[in-house]
Amino acid sequence: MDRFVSTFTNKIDVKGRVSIPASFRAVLERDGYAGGIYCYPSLDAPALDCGGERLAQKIDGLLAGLPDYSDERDELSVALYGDVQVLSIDGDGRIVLPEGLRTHAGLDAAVTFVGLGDKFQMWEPARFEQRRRDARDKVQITRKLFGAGKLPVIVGDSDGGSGDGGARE
Amino acid sequence: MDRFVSTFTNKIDVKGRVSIPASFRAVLERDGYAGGIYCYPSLDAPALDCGGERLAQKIDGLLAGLPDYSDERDELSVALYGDVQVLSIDGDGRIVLPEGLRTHAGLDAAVTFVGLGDKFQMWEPARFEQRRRDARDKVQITRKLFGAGKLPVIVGDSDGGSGDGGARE
DNA sequence: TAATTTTCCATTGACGCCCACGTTAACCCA
DNA sequence: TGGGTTAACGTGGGCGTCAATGGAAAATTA
Repeated sequence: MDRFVSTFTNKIDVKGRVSIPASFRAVLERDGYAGGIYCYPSLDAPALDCGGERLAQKIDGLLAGLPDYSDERDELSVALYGDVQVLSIDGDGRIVLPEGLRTHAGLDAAVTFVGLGDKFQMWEPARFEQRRRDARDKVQITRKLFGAGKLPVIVGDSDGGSGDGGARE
Repeated sequence: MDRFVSTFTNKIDVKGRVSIPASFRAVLERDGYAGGIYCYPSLDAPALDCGGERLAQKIDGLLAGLPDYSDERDELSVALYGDVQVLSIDGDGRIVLPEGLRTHAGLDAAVTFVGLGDKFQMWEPARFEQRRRDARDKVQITRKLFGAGKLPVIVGDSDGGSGDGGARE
């Protein structure tokens, strides 16, 4: 497994810690784990985008194309790096959420982790439910476009048939 | 870690001292620490650009590309070197901000350190907030770069019907 | 000597690290 | 196939270390 898939919901404890789903951690480690995850506010949603080295390199890659010390680069750098925080993962696979990020996503008592392939998002559970409901409609459209009924996405889930799969964490 | 990443905010005390974030210090040491950091007013922002040896060499590299004694080179030299200060780091990882630099960046009670890869910037916290908001408004640009905004996302929910998966609690 | 800067020391609060518990899912064997 | 066992994960809490900060002492300059 080398992609973030499925969704999980974990609690935030009194110290502000949250466990990262074990399967996500596995992906991060294979991704060249450098001691922490990269995390920034999602641009179009009350959520946080997170990823490992691959995500960081993506950002660097964007800047690499621009000449050093150009105004353009400086501006873009701030835009891209400015929001990014590196959250270190402790021995038990947990991170602590800084105040700024928490408020952006409205995180309070729990976090829903949503796998998005090469990155994942962190949502306030209720908001994610809402969002998912809204999206259900759009799925119909997507399905039509891809050809009916397959929902290909799911493929990555290894325990496929076992009844209802999903959270086998 | 060998690059400046993440953002931190530290206080300026009555003597004008500020702690440099520990992780930045670690980068500086690896970068061939020469007793101080290079620091100069950002050309296009009310902030300060800072870095270690690597930054200094990069500046040299830019000048090397220009013919000696050309007007262009002289101008650039002044622009780049003219305002550069070398700030020494004390035993506790702190620097003292000279008056000139402080006024350029409007630094008063606290400093926000913004990691930009091979250098970092120092901002007055409120101004940086402002800047970040502005950058966020240019969503189209950033979105295009990150490839966000598609929202195929939700489809990935593998446990289809089974309640909502995850949250075993 | 007065003023300013630099070095050294003390405090405290956050963070990383460790362990212990309960629950759940996977595994094994009858 | 079902029940018992085992391992893995999420969760809570305690403790030690280190970074950030404030202040005092020493040193440098005017």
